[in-house]
Amino acid sequence: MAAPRLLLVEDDPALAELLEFRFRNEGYQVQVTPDGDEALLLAAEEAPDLVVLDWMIEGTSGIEVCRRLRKTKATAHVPILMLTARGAEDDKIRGLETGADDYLTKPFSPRELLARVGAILRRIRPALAGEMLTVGDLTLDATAHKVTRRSQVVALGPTEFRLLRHFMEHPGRVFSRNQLLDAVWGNESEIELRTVDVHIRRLRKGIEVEGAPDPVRTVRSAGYALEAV
Amino acid sequence: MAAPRLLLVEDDPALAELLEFRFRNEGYQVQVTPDGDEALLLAAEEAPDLVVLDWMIEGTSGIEVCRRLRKTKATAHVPILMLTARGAEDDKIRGLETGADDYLTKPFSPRELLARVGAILRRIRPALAGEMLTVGDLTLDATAHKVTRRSQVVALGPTEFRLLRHFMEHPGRVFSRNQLLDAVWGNESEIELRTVDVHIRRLRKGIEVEGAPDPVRTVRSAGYALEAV
DNA sequence: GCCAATTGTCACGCAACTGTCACACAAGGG
DNA sequence: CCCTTGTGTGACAGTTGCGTGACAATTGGC
Repeated sequence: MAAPRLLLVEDDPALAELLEFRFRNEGYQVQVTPDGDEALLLAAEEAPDLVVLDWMIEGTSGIEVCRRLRKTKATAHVPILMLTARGAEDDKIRGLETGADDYLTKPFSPRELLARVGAILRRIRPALAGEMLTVGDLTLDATAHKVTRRSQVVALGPTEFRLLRHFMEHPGRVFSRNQLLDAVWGNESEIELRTVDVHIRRLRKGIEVEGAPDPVRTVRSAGYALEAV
Repeated sequence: MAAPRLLLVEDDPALAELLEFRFRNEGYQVQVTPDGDEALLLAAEEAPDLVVLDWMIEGTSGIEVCRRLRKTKATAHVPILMLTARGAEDDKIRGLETGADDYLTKPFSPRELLARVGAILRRIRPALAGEMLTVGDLTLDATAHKVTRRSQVVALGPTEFRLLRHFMEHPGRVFSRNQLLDAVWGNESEIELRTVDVHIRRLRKGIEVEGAPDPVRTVRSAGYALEAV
């Protein structure tokens, strides 16, 4: 399956950056926002697997974010882990009553947070471990037949999917059209060489997202390669 | 067997609503009342499998409800889990003496409560705590042969049930028609591949409820997968 | 035995995908 | 600069794969 996707709601820039870094290193896809209202939007649009929510944030308060996440249909089931200040027992109580699934008291170690997040995700989605390929901002889950670019799912046809998988299994390497025909279409196919071009184009079109450069490199008179961007 | 039935006695509306929501999501049937006397009536009439009882409720006090539940023949053996305020050791002791089976100190996480309830049911009535699978808004009770979507029971034929169970045991994963035939029909079946399509359709039709998207994903030229929605 | 539910197949139609082409465009050599 | 070679692009018809409704055969309860 695709990498677990987190939404981190944290308005301390230093802490946010640190956590984002650690999470990414663990293979999560992370979105960060300091703002409660934006968090609600992101949660509804991106459907993250888990929300890490700081209690004290600007804009809409943590408790209100929590409540509204639960009330919105699209986000009603998202697990919420909240971060509270030390000793704020009241907040803790209200947080759990509002629907948070777990809490962590500051100061906490990133390691502990990672452990909690892992525990919650394992409980909610036991099948979070499929064979995953990652090249740059591209993620391909062979088991779930899903491709993700910059955290958003992209749609590919069957041939484009096989093509991309082959590229991702050998990132950076240049393949000639003949090699691609062998690998993707099968050894004894009688396909026109130029047909590869067309599918390369369809692949490019399929994985293009706003503001992301084309990771497919054309090597004139040699073939194509996938670059990590 | 039917889904486990809970009676929740809680007079804080917010907490009551939250817990009811969570319990239903786990496939329980829940009745809620803020009032002790009404709780006694409901317990006698509905014969729930377990009572979750807040200590501090309006009307008859928690301890009195507990005592009278035990005195009434119909409800003498119903397991009781009580919710106490932090540090009220006295209540805890008196509660257990009065016949409660377990207690939980506020603040508690909904997860913790769910875990306790599951534990009690497994201990008191092993048959009641069937293996439950949850994927998105779908809940499947293997032992009761019951499937719930968004808290409402849906009807499936035997084949559709096995099909759904197999999907729910591997959420997100794509299965080819052949794999599904092996897993759901048995290894040496001589069934047409396309027959799978028809049962997929029947499964889709079976689990469709108003306003909920289709969780069964078609992966062209590959097979089908169940998505957590 | 009878009725209702379930099951496996099939044929049809639509939507998505595929391979190919013609042409436009870019890159490099002389 | 022109010419050759190689690649991008849009369109198009043929093919494939899937959804759907219908139907007869089978099963299982009463």
